[in-house]
Amino acid sequence: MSKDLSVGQVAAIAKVTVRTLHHYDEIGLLSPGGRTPAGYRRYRDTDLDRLQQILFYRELGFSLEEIAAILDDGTVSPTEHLRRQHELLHARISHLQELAAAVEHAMEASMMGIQLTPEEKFEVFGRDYQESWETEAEQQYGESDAWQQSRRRTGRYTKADWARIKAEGDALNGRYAAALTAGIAPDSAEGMALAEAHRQQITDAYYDCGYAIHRGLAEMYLADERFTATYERIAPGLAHWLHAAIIANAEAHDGS
Amino acid sequence: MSKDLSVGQVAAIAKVTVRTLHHYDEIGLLSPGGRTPAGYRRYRDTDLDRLQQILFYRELGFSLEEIAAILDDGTVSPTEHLRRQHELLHARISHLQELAAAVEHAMEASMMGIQLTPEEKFEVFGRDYQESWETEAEQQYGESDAWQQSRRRTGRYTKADWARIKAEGDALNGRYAAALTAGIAPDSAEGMALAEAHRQQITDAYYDCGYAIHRGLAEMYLADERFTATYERIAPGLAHWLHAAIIANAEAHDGS
DNA sequence: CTGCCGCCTCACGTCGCGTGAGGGTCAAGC
DNA sequence: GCTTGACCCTCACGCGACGTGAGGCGGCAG
Repeated sequence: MSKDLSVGQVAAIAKVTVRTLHHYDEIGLLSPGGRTPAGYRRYRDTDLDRLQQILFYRELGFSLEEIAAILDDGTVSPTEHLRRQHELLHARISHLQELAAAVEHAMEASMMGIQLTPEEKFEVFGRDYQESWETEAEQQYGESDAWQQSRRRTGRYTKADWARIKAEGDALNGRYAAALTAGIAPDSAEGMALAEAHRQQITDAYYDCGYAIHRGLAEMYLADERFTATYERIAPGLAHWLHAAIIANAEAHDGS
Repeated sequence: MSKDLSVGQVAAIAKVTVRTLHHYDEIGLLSPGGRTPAGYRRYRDTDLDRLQQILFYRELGFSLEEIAAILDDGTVSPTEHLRRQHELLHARISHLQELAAAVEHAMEASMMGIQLTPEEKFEVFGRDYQESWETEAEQQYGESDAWQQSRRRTGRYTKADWARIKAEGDALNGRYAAALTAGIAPDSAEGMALAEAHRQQITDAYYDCGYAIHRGLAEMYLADERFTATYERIAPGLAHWLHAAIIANAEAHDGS
């Protein structure tokens, strides 16, 4: 019922260029199922399926040679392909989420003017997510908490510019310290208002900081000694006080 | 306190090759802060910061030329960079999650032997996530439910091999139909056991199908008419029955 | 039969490096 | 003081995955 398609039609559907299809034909990665008498390429349904697979693996960073090897490996069934794709995607997503956490952490560090070691800055770039499918189950169980850990363990980044930002941060820090020494409880209305101001400053200056992320930051203030030290230097006990205020404020807002 | 670093040291830390650093120097993307009298490159801390930025954008698929433009654009502050990176990451993650949903959908389709149109197969590859930061707020609000929609709207894929898989699926379908005509309630113990068997088959044959994903599939059975039709053809009312059974089973297990 | 668009095959250009070739540098050990 | 070996330098060519014409045939609409 559905007839063959020309290069141009296939290119339009798959959103690749005609040249790309020519290239795939040249290197034998995707040869059309047939040709017209005049030599025009005619792509069949099965060719489209293969093209989709090719694009999928390509998007995940595989070379065309590798893709050919993957797709032409007779020992893996289509089912197995889908399973692999699912795994690869999750590995890639995890990796990007680590990067996102690293960026969030970097914003915090930049805001507070904390210096990070060179090694730390590149920690997150190391992982070769590409080969993760060969170690299948190994990281299946280690991964979800690795991602949670990365929120507080992987610190990085520093830069100029915080002239103004830092001033605002310092002003807020002063208000926290004042509240602390005045004996105001972190879970009081005033304490939570200050936590909310903290969250608001991050949102204004950097990124949309929801209560979940804010909790993560609070945990980090206690887990990462550089952050703890920064707050303790302002006023002894401030790291714990701010942590408690943020948690209380978050619970008051999203209730968990 | 921290001295300059040689190419080799920087390469080791950032996990790139020396050649890459040479290249970045050649094209003026990253020139070391200084040189020794003998001409050895010496990288300073600020160079490392820039390198990290470069690697970040590179990993997100930007060309070196684009990266240079981004980093040398004096109008964007470091703060703005972090914000952009955060956005880009989330856009990229959303895109991959759409792909993941598409793969899950494909597994379902393959399992049930449903044919998909060529256009559908490539639907998910279209979006140019690269440019998403230029339309910043536009999709800020449309995106989260677009991703939810994609679970049930974007269907794709088909392939051979389901000889065995399909037989197992057919067997299960027979049991559902039998239960339905026998008047067994979907939220009864037997109904939920069948839903659990359904989930188990997906897990065995394809991917780890948790209760959240299982719910998604159940919704899809009602939302995507091709799936609805497939079940209704087996027995009238089966699509709704199975949907109810899956939801009941999921609630019994994760309680929400 | 005349456009005109789409298809074909060369074939050279580009980007982001990889991979030597040929040679200088520098701290360590004999 | 001299050699050794690890590290650095600058060419310079090669490669993967296409981009980008050039020059020409096919097909069908007016």
